[in-house]
Amino acid sequence: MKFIFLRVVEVEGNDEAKLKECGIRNSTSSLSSPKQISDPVVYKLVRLEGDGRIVPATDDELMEVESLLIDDKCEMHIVADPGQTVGCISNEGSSSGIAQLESLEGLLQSRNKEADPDKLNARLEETAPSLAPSLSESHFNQSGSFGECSHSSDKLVAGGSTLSVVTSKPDFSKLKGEICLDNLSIKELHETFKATFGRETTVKDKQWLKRRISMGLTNSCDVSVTSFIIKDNKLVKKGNEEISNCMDGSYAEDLPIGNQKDLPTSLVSQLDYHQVVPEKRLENPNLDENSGSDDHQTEQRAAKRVRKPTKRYIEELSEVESKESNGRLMNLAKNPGHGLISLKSRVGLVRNVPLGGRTVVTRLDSLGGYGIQVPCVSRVRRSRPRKNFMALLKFNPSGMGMEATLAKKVLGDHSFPTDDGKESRVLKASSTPEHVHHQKFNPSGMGMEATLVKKVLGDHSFPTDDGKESRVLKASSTPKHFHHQFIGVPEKDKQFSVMSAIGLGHNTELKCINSSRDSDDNVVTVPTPKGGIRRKHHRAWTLSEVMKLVEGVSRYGAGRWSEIKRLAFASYSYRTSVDLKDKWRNLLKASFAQTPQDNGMNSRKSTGAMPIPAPILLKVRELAEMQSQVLPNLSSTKIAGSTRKNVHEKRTGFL
DNA sequence: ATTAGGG
DNA sequence: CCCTAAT
Repeated sequence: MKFIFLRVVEVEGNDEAKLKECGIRNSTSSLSSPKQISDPVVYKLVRLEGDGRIVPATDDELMEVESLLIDDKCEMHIVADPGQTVGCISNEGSSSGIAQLESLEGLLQSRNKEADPDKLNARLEETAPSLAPSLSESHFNQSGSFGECSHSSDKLVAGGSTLSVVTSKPDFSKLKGEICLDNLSIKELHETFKATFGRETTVKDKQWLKRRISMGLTNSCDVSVTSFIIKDNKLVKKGNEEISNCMDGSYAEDLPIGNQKDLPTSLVSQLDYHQVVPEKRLENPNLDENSGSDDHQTEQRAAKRVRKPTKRYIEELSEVESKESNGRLMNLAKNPGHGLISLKSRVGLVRNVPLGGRTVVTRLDSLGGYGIQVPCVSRVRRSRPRKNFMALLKFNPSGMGMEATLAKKVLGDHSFPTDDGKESRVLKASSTPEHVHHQKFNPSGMGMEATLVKKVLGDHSFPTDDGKESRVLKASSTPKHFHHQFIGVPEKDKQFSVMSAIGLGHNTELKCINSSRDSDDNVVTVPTPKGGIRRKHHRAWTLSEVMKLVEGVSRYGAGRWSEIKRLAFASYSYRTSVDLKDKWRNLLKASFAQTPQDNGMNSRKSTGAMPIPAPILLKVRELAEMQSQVLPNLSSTKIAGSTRKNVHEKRTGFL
């Protein structure tokens, strides 16, 4: 079984044929794309069939290969012979010449995770004589660089500076508050997974889970304010410089990083060639093929033929991506210099690949740090599509916010926008962010109006979709903030908003929106049977959020919630300062309740609630104690207030 | 406008 | 989470 990482370059017409004729059957040769369009670099894992065909690897295989590449026990080196190029590499299109040789190649000769490294190595040198020379150091830059931050689930931490993928065993100083995913049981991993992604998973592969989790954590963290970092499956605290370095540098696959001659080389092979879209497999990427195949084990047992990733798999990837896109935007704003790079290489993932009349959407997956391209449902916001839209409603001077409110209430608090002509008209007119922006400054006293409405309706039924928005109403937003919101929102959302607005008045549209909302996972509308029609949206705290919170408290001190909100949770539109406070309260409670002696409570406590990893709880307690004891030498005035509080908390916690 | 604390 | 009182 041979696997190859293809470097997917450009999509053109009949690549398949070209590929074959380029001699792909020679498993040890690599091809260089005639047309080299080096951004964004996409790698795709394929399986090399006996007859020379290239078949997209299934995700199972992907996992396998991943573990091969990553597993500590499997240190497979390919001796690099820098400075040499390989004859069999067709370099015709590689404008950059030797130094820029774009193809790096290697083989994976085993499908067994426990493969003996030495044997593997040996086999490689037998079977792949031209392999070693083909590994010029210039490639290693690349192979190293596409293991970006999320890859730190293994070794790669400092982006461009640490390129070792397979070897090097960092000596981890046992830092406080670290999370060692390795020590978690499957069940715990599942819980952590849920905490991280807010969703259950049935996958039972430890490695996969760990990688997913660490990836999710890393990606969802706002690096600029978070000092946690995943390292070798451990969550450790890091200096901020390293983090930003990681985020910024690691994506820069196009940046020359300098020679890495002496670095061990990973068993990654790249093969420049035009993207070959797997025949039938990707044709309908956004439909689940069969709903029962979610079970990971079943999948692995099933024939490993051409199988597209499962729906769940795809969604998870999409989710990670959408999550991280927010943070990345933020990052971009903060570090314009580097941001561009990361944006380029990581955001521009989705590509439309026209093929035989169909359009196939693919994306780069950062699985395990290796870019793998998988088909992807363009995540058309299954959830709460109209965050902006509601904002529009509320800030429209015409007072239609009220109308929408009423309508919504009447319709059972589920129906969305009314078919109010005025509404759609206005919205159509304001289809661009600029317009919207402008409109909300209309001095019509809208905020007051809305507030009144809310009061009238019982102070609970206001249709705000999102806690923040409603608060904004009360507290009259700041212009800057809103502007930022619109900028920060992915294009998709904008469009969706506009579309929704335009679609108003059509029952079909309405239905559509409603269903998409009801089926949504996080907007929980709870129509209280008795008294009123209130609804509640409980957004489960994800692990990364908790981490951020802890981080924020450690930085700014407990009690300075608005600060923490602003600085650490800027990208989370929900989560008000009050939320943070509440959460912290809970955390304190949990930390003090649990820590004393790992009571039976802990194990039995597998309620639906998110299990906060012990390390974090420890950290919480530490902070609580610290901040309650240590006199604030730093900024004297403000911390004093929080000190008092923490003393109190601590006491209650212990007694 | 924010924060603490109760429900 | 929501609300209110107190700063």
